[in-house]
Amino acid sequence: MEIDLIEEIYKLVRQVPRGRVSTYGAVARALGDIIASRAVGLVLNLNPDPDRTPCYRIIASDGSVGGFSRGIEEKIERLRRDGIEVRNGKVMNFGKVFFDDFDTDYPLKRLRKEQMRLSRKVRLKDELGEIRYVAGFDAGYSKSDPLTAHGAIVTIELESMEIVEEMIARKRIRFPYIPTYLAFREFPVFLEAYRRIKIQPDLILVDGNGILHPFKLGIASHIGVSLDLPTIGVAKNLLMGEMRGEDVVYQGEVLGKAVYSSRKPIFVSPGHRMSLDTAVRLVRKLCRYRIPEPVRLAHILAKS
DNA sequence: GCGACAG
DNA sequence: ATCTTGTCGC
Repeated sequence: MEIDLIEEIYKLVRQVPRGRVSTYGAVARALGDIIASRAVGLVLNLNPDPDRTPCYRIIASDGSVGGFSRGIEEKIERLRRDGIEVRNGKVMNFGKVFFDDFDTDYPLKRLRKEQMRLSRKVRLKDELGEIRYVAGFDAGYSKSDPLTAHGAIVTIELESMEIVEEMIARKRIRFPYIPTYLAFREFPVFLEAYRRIKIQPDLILVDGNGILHPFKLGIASHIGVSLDLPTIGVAKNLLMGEMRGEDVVYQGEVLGKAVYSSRKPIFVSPGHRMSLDTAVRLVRKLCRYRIPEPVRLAHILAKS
């Protein structure tokens, strides 16, 4: 069963008693990683039942009330009805009413361990047969329905660069975007689309990173190891690491390379069954524009 | 207010 | 990621 982190967040929020408040960061720590604090806010913004899940009791860590989809005034009013005093947008006696005693099994820590386990299976020597079909994967979302992911796979023939197959899948999202946990959000919809394609790709390019990840398991590696297929990660922005010329270095290791197929670079890292140099060579070959064709076409399809 | 961390 | 017409420049 896939993890429903959105429900985990609501369950934590329901633990905050009347007359107490907690913070986005405290809920994130109870999930297992402070990096999820912004995601907590975004999920609470989508709270379908504010009467059952008192998200107004979650405020910013500086004691200011933070946002509320029905207006900040309504949030302050609800806090006052709980007996919380608010002055100038700040909760009074914040230290006294702050709740942090969550009952939790730290789901994100479990997922982090899963990443570490899978990262040991990543192989970075070239294990490619003849490459004829190259697939690209990307996911898209819409503001009007942010809880549905549209996963697109477009497969092209490398030699002709012609599209040979397109597939789109839709799936309910139960995991917010959290930096370094992207695969837990998008892998399910990838799999949904992948299961339906008829032409077996020899290589998959993924919108996101490969080993250019704090635990060397970005979404491209996650997909590669899970399917034992050659994969490459292609990111439009840098997640981590520092530039040394065109190398992206993290903790003394070159994990990725900036590829300048246009003015603004993309950041390429091997996902699985591939060396960095081979990943870069293949990406260059696939670039008609800034983004390599299979990913660019998948991006367009995911938005349609 | 700034900085900022794939999508 | 999403909200988004037309316009300018290479």
